[in-house]
Amino acid sequence: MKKIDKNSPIPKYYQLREILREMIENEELKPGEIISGEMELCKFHGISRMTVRKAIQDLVNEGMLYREQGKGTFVSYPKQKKNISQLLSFTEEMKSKGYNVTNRLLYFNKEIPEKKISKIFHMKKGEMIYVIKRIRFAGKEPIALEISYLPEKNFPNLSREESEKNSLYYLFENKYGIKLKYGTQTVEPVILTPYEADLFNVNENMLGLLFKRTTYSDDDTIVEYTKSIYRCDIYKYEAILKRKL
Amino acid sequence: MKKIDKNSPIPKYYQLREILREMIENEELKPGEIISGEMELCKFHGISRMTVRKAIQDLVNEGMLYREQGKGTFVSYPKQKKNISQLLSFTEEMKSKGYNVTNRLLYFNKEIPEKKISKIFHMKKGEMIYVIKRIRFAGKEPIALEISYLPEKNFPNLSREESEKNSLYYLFENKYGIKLKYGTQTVEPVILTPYEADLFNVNENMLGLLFKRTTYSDDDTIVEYTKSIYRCDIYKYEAILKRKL
DNA sequence: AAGTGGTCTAGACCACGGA
DNA sequence: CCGTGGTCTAGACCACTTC
Repeated sequence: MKKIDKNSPIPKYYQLREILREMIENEELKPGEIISGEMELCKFHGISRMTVRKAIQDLVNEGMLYREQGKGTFVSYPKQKKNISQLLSFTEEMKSKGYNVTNRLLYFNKEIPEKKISKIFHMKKGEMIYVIKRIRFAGKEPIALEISYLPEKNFPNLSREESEKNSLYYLFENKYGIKLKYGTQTVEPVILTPYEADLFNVNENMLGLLFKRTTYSDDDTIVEYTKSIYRCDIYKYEAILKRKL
Repeated sequence: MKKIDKNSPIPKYYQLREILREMIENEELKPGEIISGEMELCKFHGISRMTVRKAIQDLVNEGMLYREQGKGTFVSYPKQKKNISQLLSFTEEMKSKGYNVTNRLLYFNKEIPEKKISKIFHMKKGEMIYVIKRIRFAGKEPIALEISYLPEKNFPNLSREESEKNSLYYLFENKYGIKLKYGTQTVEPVILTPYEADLFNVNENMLGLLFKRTTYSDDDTIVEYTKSIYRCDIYKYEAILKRKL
């Protein structure tokens, strides 16, 4: 096991958490396997028990580990390890499932928002919005058609190229320094329009799922509103739900 | 504010957490409002800071509170307070939205499972399964049609009456002492059959959402498998997604 | 009896935000 | 500057599981 760096400005519990996370993801620690006891980790890294517990507790909350009193701490089985309804971008979600993500940009424009959109963002008159329409591929298969709305004031000089190449979440968090906090999402069934069916190369009258997502940043402002239509013959929407405390 | 009982066998952090939770639910603490600082709570209850932090941290993880460094700890707005993808029964979910829940039992039988079902539960030959079909109402509106499968061995002597009156989750946790841990759920769009449309009093060819849920107990055995068809003209499926750590 | 995780104490120093 | 939360230490006792 890697050792934590005591001189690093990165918190010790954070370092230990990421070391453990990496070991689980690399299967150095296998599902169902017991991990070192708390005292052992204390001695090995030369840190106190509360710090070790904080690292472990974080991973338990995420669903990567589970604890049994008197027995020990164990690695969760894959089913439970997956996103307990984490806010993930399309790119992140598909990568976590092992797909390579590409996009085809259909539309990119800075425009005056429709009423419905300006209401969602609480926009003032004269403020503009970016509208980005993309087909999203996992491997070679088109999976979803997405329309994203981004207020101009949050994204000065957003370029066509950036929005095509990168995950928007990547841009938010890296180029624009926006910390994402949470999102709300609704799901509705729809019948694919001939246009959509054609984009997906499926028969007309196929069904799809329409997701509407609003994403909020750390300071509770709305960063993005996205409507996505997913085909449901090859994409399955799955959620993992945890029982209350 | 209530004081914690130092002589109680209930952990102090647990008592404090439930006191705070109650104050938030009763709106003694309102959304956006700041709560007492950590030191203040320490002195008031005569407990140490780590204990106070544990109580607060639990509520932050649930989404009831949020913290801002240097400022304080605040009550979340309702949107964020709601189920961060918690595993809730139909009854619990609808009650949390303020509806009164009733059921109409359409079918109740102990039978030999279909192959598909016996595979899901890893059942041996000869084991039987309860099949329960119910229409579920929120107020006076029929919202969903549910078929639940429960292995007989986990639920000896389950009666028709029980399954009609109670939430199944209530039976699991109270009558049968089964601790629910988590569930996995998939969502698919469907076209309502004439039979379903009739039950819901809607036009034919309306769309609906099909949820398939598998619920697991503390010891990772499968407690229940349920297929639910929700009408989507009045029911909206909404999820709240938290960004990773 | 030894080892595990669960709870708890009483301190400490730090980074951040607001007056 | 002071109060906030964020991190961290070095102990302690307990309940539970395994041997």
